[in-house]
Amino acid sequence: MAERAQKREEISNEEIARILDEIGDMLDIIGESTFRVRAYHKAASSIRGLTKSVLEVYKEGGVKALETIPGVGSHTAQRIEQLITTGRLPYYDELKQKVPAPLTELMNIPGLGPKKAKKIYDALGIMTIEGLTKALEEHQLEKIPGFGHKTEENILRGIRQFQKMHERILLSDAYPVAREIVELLRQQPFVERANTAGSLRRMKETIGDIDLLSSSNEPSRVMDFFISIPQVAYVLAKGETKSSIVAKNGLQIDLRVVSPEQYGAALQYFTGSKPHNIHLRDIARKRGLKINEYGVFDVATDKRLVGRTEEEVYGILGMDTPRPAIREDKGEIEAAMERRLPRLIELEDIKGDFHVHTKWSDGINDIEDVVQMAINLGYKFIVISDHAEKLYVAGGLTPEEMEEQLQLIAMLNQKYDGIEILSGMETNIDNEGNVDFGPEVLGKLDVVLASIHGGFRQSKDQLTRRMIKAIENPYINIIGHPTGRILGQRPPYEIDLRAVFKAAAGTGTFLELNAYPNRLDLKDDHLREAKEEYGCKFAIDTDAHVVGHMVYMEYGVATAQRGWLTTEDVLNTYEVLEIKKMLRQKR
DNA sequence: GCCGTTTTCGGCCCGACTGTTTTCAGTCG
Repeated sequence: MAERAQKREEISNEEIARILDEIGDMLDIIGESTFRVRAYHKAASSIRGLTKSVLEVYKEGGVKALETIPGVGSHTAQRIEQLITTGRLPYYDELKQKVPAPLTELMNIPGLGPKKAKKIYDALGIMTIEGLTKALEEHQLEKIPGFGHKTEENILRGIRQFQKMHERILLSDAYPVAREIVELLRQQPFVERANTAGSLRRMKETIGDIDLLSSSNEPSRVMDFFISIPQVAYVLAKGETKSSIVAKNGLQIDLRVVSPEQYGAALQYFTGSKPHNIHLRDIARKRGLKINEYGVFDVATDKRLVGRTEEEVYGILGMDTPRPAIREDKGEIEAAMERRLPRLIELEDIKGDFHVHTKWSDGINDIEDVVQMAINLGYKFIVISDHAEKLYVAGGLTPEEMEEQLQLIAMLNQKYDGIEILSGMETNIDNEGNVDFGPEVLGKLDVVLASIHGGFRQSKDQLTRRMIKAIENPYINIIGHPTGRILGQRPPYEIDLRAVFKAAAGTGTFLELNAYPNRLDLKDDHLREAKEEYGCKFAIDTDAHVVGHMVYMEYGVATAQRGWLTTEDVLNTYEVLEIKKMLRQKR
């Protein structure tokens, strides 16, 4: 009889972080010290932000190495060791005896924290959202001391919001709404300044809610105005200086108003991220300073020192001001202290787009429409890169059609000055790692992309081998959307990204940063790892199928900033001659 | 539970809003 394999799945950083978070929540529910609770959540968040795998850290240096992870001390290090070596954590199991596991889920409902969750459980034995909904309908909660009918209403609304907002929305869905409201605010005579803040200003790929900030000497007028704008579905809270609404599209929007001399401190504070701010305040505290949304204060005298601009706030701590996109407490604070922040790539640095489809395959527009749009965007070059033959569903080009397209491109290059139209193609990496055409066809093109469009369920080994074979093909310049993820729809395919990074760097193959808002692939953390650990280079592409989508380059650049990329790392920022030279080097 | 340019003990980011209170706890960001 065959022994059942005892092979254990290797534990991921996310799993470790989730368990630590859950321990924190359970400790919170049973009323443990908030500092102990916070310590677990802090360790979890630190592990989530790690680019290296915790397992690897442990293999290299044991418990001692685990303790070098910020926020992880000797206790947590030992617990992580137990998890890694035995796959179990007795401490976690003991806690689950005391706190029913689903109770921590209730804490995900806005307005419900550990204390109320515990009271509800103790009084009514409820630990699921379904049970809670039922109890609310029967007005059971009002019987609990400290609970009124207002609380019932709020929890019910919290449940609805939780169910609706469970999935975060795409940056590209939130950004235009936020910009619109900021513009509206700026037009009001009683508003001095207004800006986006929070994860939106940091340009995260998905957004939970929209944070806005304004400065004014008449805060109550701003509040009155805000809750009456046409976008409001209902008002969650309205105060003197802070209000929250739910917009008609279901997004929660928070607006805070401060006085003009507080604006910089407030903008810094509300931009976050939370770990970034906590780290910053810790530094301030050690210097006898206190930071809040109103300014930086001397603790000894309680005198307000600065606050009008963000630069003042960072400056008084002896730091340069990090771009919002990298304020995640992943080393930017140390870099800002040592004045070695990188000069991140900007939208203005982009000279063209490598991945655009036309009606020759599955796009909507003519090549000339694309060229016009590229000119409008101020580009120096544009690559026409339709699908190739084997991707039948997308109407891929045959070699004959490609010849025809090459002639048209040559003609258009005669017609247009100031922009160069490069010939390209997005080939398909088949199940064996081969692409549509051989050197006799691909050799005629300026740029060749290769992407995986199917066979996602192959094993990790197979997928990795496929992609590496394409990378080793001397005619392939760019690997399109390397992980294949589609936000909210499809997880990334299982692939050994580190092997891919290594192969790409070794062969001079560029990795795509697909700027399409539901892809953003490679994502921020991957970009940074590929760059810093492997020396990879990248191409930012919109993958537009309509010319209107070519403006999504903005989201690609924002993601590149989040990955700490500079112009040197990104092919789009070079002069056309230089680009052609770099592309030919591989052949 | 973590951590050290005031500390190996005694601190730990900080303030707004809500609701059920009569001076404050809970929650959020």
